[in-house]
Amino acid sequence: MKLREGVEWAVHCCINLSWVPEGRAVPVAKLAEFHGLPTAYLNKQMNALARAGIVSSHSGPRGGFRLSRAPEEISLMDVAVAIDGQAQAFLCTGIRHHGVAGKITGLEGRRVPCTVAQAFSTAELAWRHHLAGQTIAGLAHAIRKANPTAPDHIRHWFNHN
Amino acid sequence: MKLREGVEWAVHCCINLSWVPEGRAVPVAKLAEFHGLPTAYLNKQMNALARAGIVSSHSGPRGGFRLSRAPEEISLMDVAVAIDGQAQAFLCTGIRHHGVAGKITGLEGRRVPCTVAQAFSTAELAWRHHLAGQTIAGLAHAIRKANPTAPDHIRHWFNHN
DNA sequence: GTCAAAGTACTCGGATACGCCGTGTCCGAGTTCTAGAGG
DNA sequence: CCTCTAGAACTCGGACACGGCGTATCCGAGTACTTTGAC
Repeated sequence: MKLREGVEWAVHCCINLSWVPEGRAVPVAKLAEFHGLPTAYLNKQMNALARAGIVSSHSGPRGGFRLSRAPEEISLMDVAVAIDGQAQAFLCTGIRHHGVAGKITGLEGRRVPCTVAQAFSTAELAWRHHLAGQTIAGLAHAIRKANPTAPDHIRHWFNHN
Repeated sequence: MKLREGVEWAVHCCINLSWVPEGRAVPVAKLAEFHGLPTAYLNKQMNALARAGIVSSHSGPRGGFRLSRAPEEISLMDVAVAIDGQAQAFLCTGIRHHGVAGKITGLEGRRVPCTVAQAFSTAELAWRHHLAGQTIAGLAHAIRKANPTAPDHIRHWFNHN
């Protein structure tokens, strides 16, 4: 099981965006420079966030990305789905119906849910639930608590560069 | 986030193996035919299960695979790790230390754990916990409950083919 | 009839190819700011 | 001095390559059974 690398980038960028002054847009070049990431590729990830309605984008000078919702309203689940897609990790291909199994077991026409798929679905639901409970605001708060000066430094850098 | 397809195959095969008589080995060709899967590739997956100590393999006539532990002692987590690897889904690359972020935030030398990584790790731990609580025996029991005749049919087919 | 040995059939296991998707890059479309000319 | 217009700079967004890993396949190594011949 593996998440795309862009998820990490997107979360950190959302946290940074939550610290710049309200209404100010940050170009992707700044975000990329801040974390030492490839600009064009990060742009691709930010586009995905924009399509998901998490950030809003604006072209031209003084343009860039900004959060389109309050940080309290953006969960890690939202970001993960925006970047990584909403397809479930365990995809039931229905192999219990293929081959001779379909003929033997006698559930050809019946609507019996796949027990294996259910088990994995339950586990994945727990995962999604945990991520849905964590917000950008929550993470930002935890970071400020662990390193009180960091947010001001970050805000200052984004303002003067 | 995506699990390898082989995980589904492996789980179903383990359940089937739990239904054949004790001490009887099933060749991979039979398992593949039963579910309509490519034989050689399924063999690869079964090898992974063997390396993980979940099944034992035996060459030659009357050879094949059998469970090397009681079905109660095999969790879905064991199977998932055997096939999909034990690497965690969210891999923290430490981008908060790259670029200018490392110089700005001032946690260059400090040992502050990454808040983002912690959040994802917690969610993933919940996922692993759920899978670790589900065993092959448990799934087999649930399947028998939903379709009482299936196990006997499956056992019969594996015995006479 | 019994035993042994060679041959045969069967099964796993690793080495080998193919294809898709994640990763990375580039250039064009659209927008805003600026500067200069005319009134 | 004010206004309008043309140009330039900036930024996003989609179109275009590259590489790695998952998917798929094949053939050789090893094992057990069977058969055949001799004693």
